[in-house]
Amino acid sequence: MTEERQAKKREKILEGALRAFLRDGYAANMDVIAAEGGVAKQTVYTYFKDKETLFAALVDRLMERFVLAGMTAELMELEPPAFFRTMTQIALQRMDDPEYVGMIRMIIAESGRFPELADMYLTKLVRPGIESLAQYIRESPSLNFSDPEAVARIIHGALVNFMISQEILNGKYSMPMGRERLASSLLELVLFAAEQAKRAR
Amino acid sequence: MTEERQAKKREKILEGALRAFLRDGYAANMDVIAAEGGVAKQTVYTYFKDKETLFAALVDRLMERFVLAGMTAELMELEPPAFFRTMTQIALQRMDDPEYVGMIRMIIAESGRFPELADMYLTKLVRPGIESLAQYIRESPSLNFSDPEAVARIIHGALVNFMISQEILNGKYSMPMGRERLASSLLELVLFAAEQAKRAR
DNA sequence: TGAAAATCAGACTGCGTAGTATGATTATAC
DNA sequence: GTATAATCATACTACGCAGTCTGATTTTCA
Repeated sequence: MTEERQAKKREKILEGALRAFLRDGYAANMDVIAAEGGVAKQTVYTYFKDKETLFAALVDRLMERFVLAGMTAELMELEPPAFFRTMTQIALQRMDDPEYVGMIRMIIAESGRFPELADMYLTKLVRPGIESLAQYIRESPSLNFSDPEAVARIIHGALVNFMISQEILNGKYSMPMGRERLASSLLELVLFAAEQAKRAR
Repeated sequence: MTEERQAKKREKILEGALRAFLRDGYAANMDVIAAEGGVAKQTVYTYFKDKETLFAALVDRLMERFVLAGMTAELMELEPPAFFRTMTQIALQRMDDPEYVGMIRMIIAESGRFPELADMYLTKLVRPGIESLAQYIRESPSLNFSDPEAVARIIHGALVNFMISQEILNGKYSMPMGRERLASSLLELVLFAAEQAKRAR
């Protein structure tokens, strides 16, 4: 049997799991997962030991997909205004991806049952993002904040929480706010503060 | 039968529910909930129609507890440095309350199954907090940001997300950062930016 | 004290579902 | 073209759990 064939089956299973878990969380039904993947239930169990393993594999794979979508080299070379504008826009665009949003919800929801996933999320996605951001701040002559990493966390937190309240908690209906408003104010906050920090030296 | 007696029973049930739901999420077992409350299972069902009702009642009550713990009048009268320092500290102190942290996790986790709870959280806790903050910014002569509400959301988001990553996702172990660092940088960011904004006029 | 209401313990029902077993069907490879 | 391995459909097992029922015990209050 071809490895390729195995890979295809595995892929179909994960596709079914993706849809079901995204819709129903960890409570998703294994029969349904198999059906959505167009695959026999038994086959699911030949590729994955049990539900936990499948869930972990799925979230893992989902995270992998978003690892690269971070800080590129060319981004890091922009001047602060363009850099923050671009970075913010990229971060906020993720709000439109139901798979990204669903992944975040699942990680938070199951952080009790699957602490390794929460850990992986922080290690693979959050930390690198914050570190790149902090590094950019640190190395920008025009931005001299006293604690670049803390500033990076503030920026990151503001963006992530905006997504959580707007998309996960449905704030886009009950307390909507355009992304541009958030983005502009964030830009204003950071650049003005940087300007003043420079002056204060 | 005394109303008071009913109230006591109801209270015991909710105490059991609190512990069980906080530990196991909505997956908590009704037998266990009754046992933890020191109450017969049947009694639970005389006070609450079903599990959903009980869960909603519990989260509702939990939110009620944190509604008042917001912006007090005297806080609003402080000058910006003291105001932000105090406000930030109050917000970050909630991280030490497992009931607060657990409530947030449950609301996010069950926002699919219980959208009304997510809505209530935004309406009763988040919006008032952001509005008070925005109002303070708007009415402070020394703070003239172009969009006070957006700035309020940024500050609020940074604080909430710090709690989520540190406490819910266990970042306090894998990527720890002291609250004072976050608080100081937030203060620096806001005050410096405000200073510059004033100058820019 | 005694009748009515509330609570109790615990058994029971019904259902959903994770995981397994089976025997038939299809694809792979030599 | 045949043997081998993979996949399929489906039935079955075992178990956990929400919600109900019952009959005994306790509390309330007149």
